[in-house]
Amino acid sequence: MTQTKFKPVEEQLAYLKKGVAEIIPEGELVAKLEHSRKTDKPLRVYLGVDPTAPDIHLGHTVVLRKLKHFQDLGHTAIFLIGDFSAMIGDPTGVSETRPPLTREQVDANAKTYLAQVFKLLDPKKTEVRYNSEWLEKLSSYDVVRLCGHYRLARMLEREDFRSRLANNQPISVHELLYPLLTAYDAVVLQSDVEIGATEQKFNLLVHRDIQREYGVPSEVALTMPILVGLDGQRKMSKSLNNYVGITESPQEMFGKMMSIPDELMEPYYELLTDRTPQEIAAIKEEITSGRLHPMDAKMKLAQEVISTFHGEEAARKAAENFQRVFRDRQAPEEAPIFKVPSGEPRRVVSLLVDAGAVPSRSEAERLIKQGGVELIGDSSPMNVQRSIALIKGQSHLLRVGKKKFLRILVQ
RNA sequence: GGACGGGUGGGUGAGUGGCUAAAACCAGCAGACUGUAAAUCUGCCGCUCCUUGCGGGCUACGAAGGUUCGAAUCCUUCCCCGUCCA
Repeated sequence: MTQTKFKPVEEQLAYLKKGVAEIIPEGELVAKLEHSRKTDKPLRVYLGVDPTAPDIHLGHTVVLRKLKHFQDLGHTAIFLIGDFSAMIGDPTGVSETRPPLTREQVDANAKTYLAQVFKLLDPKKTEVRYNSEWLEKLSSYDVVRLCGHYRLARMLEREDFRSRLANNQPISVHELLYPLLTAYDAVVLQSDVEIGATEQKFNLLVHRDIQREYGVPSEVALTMPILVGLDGQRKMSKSLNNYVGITESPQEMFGKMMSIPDELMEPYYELLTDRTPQEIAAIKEEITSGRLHPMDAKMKLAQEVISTFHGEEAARKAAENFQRVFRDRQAPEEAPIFKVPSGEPRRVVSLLVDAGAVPSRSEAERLIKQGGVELIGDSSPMNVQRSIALIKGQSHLLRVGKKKFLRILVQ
């Protein structure tokens, strides 16, 4: 037996299989792992992400974490930025054509992505590629040839297209090209494994087919479940505003994590923490038997997730702050500060608007009328006409709605 | 190219001349209840002004014009989407 840096295949497999939805086909992954171990060569594993928004959220980290698992085992992690494909737009899961992104937007997003991605992946061991590198160079002839490798009927099999077709909704021709062009990524990268969310399954399968057409060994498609958002219903996404961004402050993250429905704890533990399946089962059991309060389990979850991005110390502080504010009903230690010059008393309404705590005056009035605004430490009734005296050096703490606080600092 | 149908608030979608800032539902927000969970109930849900009132003004039903005392609703032109035929 030759010396190898790779762990036994069964061990790797067990580690890699945690949380996955599907491995297509699993037998091929085993074969690739065996071959890699025998030849002492790492597998090339990639994750392609289109930089369509400037920030990534916990939903994106599910697949990133899986890529990291491969990296942990010594395989080559390739993070592919779909800077070219983002300008086409992935039709997956959308019921309408996406508005195309400009080069500038894509570049700006790509930049912020990387910084965030390296909160999880080891930058030294990650190969970062951009698909404009090769997609931009394809000639029309190359593209036509690529299209010649796939059939329309198969393309229209996918759910997004089928339903749009059935509902008389538009489908642009360029959308059909998306899976084909990203398949070319897989051809160029000569990948052994590609990671994607379950909704990417169709794309991943096309990638396998096209690789074969181009005489490159087919990759294994590994899909991860979609992370359900904070509402407990729909997938986590920024546009649905049910997300936790990984650049958010520990406090914000904590508040959001605590607002998930209990049923989400299990999938969150599974997909967002390094807990083993056994540990997760144990936690679940403790809750059902009543030994562990669901809220405590949730706090523990929140703390673990936050410490991956902000460190343990910050996560602990966020937990303390949460307890202080919401369990003990005390003022938070920190709140966004809004500085105002001293002078004549000003309406609470206008202070809220100027501080950016609410989007409009109407909104501010509405909040106040509904009892959503409170001047901490002052029991006199709050109303729309209420003003605050602005005396130099004083500060006032306002509760604005359920979760927000605002400190007014008079200068 | 021809025939037909359609474009309404964040979303779905009603509304065919005034009672419509526009039904209903979803999403969102606030209050009650709680574990800041979920569920439930109640209220709000274009912007703005003030004397905060079932108050005034402005903006809004693809775009621009027009008819009318009055238009999301009628007319004209244009733009966009879909279906069928070629």
